Amino acid sequence: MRKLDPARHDQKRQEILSAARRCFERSGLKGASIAHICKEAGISPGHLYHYFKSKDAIVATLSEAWLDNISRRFEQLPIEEGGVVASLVEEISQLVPSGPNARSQLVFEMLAESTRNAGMAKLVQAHSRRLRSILANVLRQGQQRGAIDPALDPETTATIMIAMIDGLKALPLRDPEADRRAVADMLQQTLAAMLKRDRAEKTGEISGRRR
Amino acid sequence: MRKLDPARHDQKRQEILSAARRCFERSGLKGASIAHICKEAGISPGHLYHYFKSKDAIVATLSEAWLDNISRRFEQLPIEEGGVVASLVEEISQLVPSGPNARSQLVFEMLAESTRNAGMAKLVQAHSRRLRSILANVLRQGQQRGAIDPALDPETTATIMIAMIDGLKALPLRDPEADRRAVADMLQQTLAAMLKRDRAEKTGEISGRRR
Amino acid sequence: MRKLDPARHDQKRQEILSAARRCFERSGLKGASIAHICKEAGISPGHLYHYFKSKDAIVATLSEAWLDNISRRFEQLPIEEGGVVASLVEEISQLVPSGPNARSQLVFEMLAESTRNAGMAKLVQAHSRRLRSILANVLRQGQQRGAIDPALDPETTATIMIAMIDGLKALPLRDPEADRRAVADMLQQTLAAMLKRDRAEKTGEISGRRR
Amino acid sequence: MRKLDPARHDQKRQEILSAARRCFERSGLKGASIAHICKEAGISPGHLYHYFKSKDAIVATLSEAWLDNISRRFEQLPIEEGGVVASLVEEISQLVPSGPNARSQLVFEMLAESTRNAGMAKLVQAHSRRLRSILANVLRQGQQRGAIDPALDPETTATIMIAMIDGLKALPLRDPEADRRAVADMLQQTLAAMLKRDRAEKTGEISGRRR
DNA sequence: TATGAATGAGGCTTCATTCAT
DNA sequence: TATGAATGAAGCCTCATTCAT
Repeated sequence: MRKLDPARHDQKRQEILSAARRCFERSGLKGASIAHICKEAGISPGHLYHYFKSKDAIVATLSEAWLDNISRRFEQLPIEEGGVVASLVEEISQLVPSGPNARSQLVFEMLAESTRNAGMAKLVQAHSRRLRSILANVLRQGQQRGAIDPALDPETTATIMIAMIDGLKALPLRDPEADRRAVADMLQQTLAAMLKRDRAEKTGEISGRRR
Repeated sequence: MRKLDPARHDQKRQEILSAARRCFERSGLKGASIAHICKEAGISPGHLYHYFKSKDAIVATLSEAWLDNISRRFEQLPIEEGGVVASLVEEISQLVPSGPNARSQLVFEMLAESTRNAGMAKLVQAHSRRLRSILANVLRQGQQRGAIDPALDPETTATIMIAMIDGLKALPLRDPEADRRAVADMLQQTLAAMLKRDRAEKTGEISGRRR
Repeated sequence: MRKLDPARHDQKRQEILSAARRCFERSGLKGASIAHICKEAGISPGHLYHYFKSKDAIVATLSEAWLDNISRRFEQLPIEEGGVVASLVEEISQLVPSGPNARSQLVFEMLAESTRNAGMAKLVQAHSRRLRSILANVLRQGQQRGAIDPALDPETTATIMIAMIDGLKALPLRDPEADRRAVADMLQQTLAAMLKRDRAEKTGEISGRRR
Repeated sequence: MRKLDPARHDQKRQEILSAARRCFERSGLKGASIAHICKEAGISPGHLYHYFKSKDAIVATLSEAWLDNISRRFEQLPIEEGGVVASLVEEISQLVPSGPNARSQLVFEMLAESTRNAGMAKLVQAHSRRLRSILANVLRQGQQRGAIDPALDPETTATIMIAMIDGLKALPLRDPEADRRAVADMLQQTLAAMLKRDRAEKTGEISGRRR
């Protein structure tokens, strides 16, 4: 009965979430147990349920925070004059994970979980919409500035960029020894080529255009 | 009376694998229990262990078969005159999954599992090497025929293509309503642009070149 | 509200151990299941694991306590003037078990288990060393007082005494109808003769002497 | 439908028993499974049940054979003139086991099992009676020849000797590093002193005498 | 005689969650 | 707010045994 300080409550929540994240990264969404999380957080199992009503709630909260964080990074993309392509490309390139990145695997688990868990599906799809919207906006602004091929459909292009981002997360799992520098460089080129103004003139593409 | 048909044994194994696959697709690698699989296969829990020594063995066998199947599809790519790019591009485009494709999610679970399970890691990495090698070979042949930019490093290019393949699997989970046709078309263009012979002349790329 | 009595925890542990002991005595180390123990202790299977991390841990704890108890009994042997032989002999005689002594059988199971279980082997051997050391000390003091043949090697003699103790535990299993009184009496004589001061003069023994 | 040769049948039985013995020595009476035994014997589980109606039957048969073998060894004790004591003592001394004698542990398991298993109890007790009878007979003959103290009760003496035999089997489990030579020597002396003709004159024993 | 497919109960252990304090 | 006692279902796996061939 010390303090009912709501700020304190929130801080504890964050601590638990942080412990949970470490556990999930270590053992997976199903592999990490409430007991593990409690030990990591230094609290008792009973106490944890004062902050979260179920394990699923923890997973959901954490997933939301995680996805939100990704979105925010793209939201803060500088869209300066002439640099739209460059900064976008740069941002994606930096995603080429370094090391047996424990964080990326969680996204794969979220994606898989979204197949069976309606709540997770909602979360994942909302995030995807938001992310696509952010990227599409950046693309649109680039098109207005003439830096990006105006024939591209921003939504479709954004969708493909997201696919690339996802796929790159598998890289360190598929090939821990990969030359990430080479991949990053080539990725930059590919993206640049894809977005490039004059690309349209060179290929007789049929679709992917603004509808 | 002697040999009770070793083929019979193998067939039962396949039946169990098939049942397991359905369960895994439905509930995930961890979510599907031995009991579920046995019920689906119509056998008793004890009996399953005449065919597989552990759940992990089932997962491994299934994963291997699954990954092997993917590799084989790419191995059989027709590399006819002038169609290297086209057939490769076509093949990848067809991967854009249709419907809440339960199969793709398993790949994500395998990737995540490979973080914690040495056996799975070995499997995933071997598959990745093989797939990259197959794709790189196709690319090399295309380069010899002059259909593909000779400045591209086949291995790096293959790595990026695999990332795209992976990323596309997330598409129906991220956006079940996506216009797959549009995505497939744009993807084709992007790939074509990436591989195109004269691409190099147009962009001042720095790396990703043949080492 | 803080500490919910660590003594309470310990008491419960003891209760569980006690229930486990009864089960082991009834059904043997392997024959008694966790379910049996839980039922006997009046707790749920899951709860048992708050107190012991495995069945083996229960067995080990119980074995240790059991062996420890035996050692302590010998440690407390009164070594008064002139009574060394008598009290030692008396103590051993009392070991001739009475009734289908369920406790003794457990020692046999521990001994057998020590063949396959490294932890049990360690326990058994440590106990044996301790017990031998205790007995050897008593013997040495007896030798200093002139009550025990100084030519005897205390360690070897102790080893043989332990063998006798072990062997006597089999008596009620081998012959539930045995005249224990007669056996105890004769045992006393045999031990007395073995330890007796002037024994050496009567037999042309070759070894077993102080090294 | 080849041969119903009963000799062949018996040989197979022996092979299975032999395999079972190895398994039991390795893993214990409960630890060794029918599957293990079948693998060791190179036969199928179903086939085993043509030779033995249950695992218990195998255990019983094996135990009987084992105990029988011990009895036979003592039955064949040479009772030559003047050597009764010597040969008896020698025989027992040789029992001091050498090495982590896997065989002895089984006797302990049989003894423990006899507490819960009526069949085993019968077996063990019958064996004990027989062994005691054999030893008592040897002792009686020694008494007739004047080599053994006539005041000793042969049955009680035999009982104590059996206890010693049992106890010695624990020696290598209790102390794998023990100096077996010293133990054997001292044991010889102790037994000799116990049986010796003139022993009675030296100690004022009260019991253990012929009733 | 011989196989190995098949069973289902039961082994130990872990789990998410609730409750009394 | 905080603990940890307590639950019981469910997890994976092994077992002795039986049956069809």
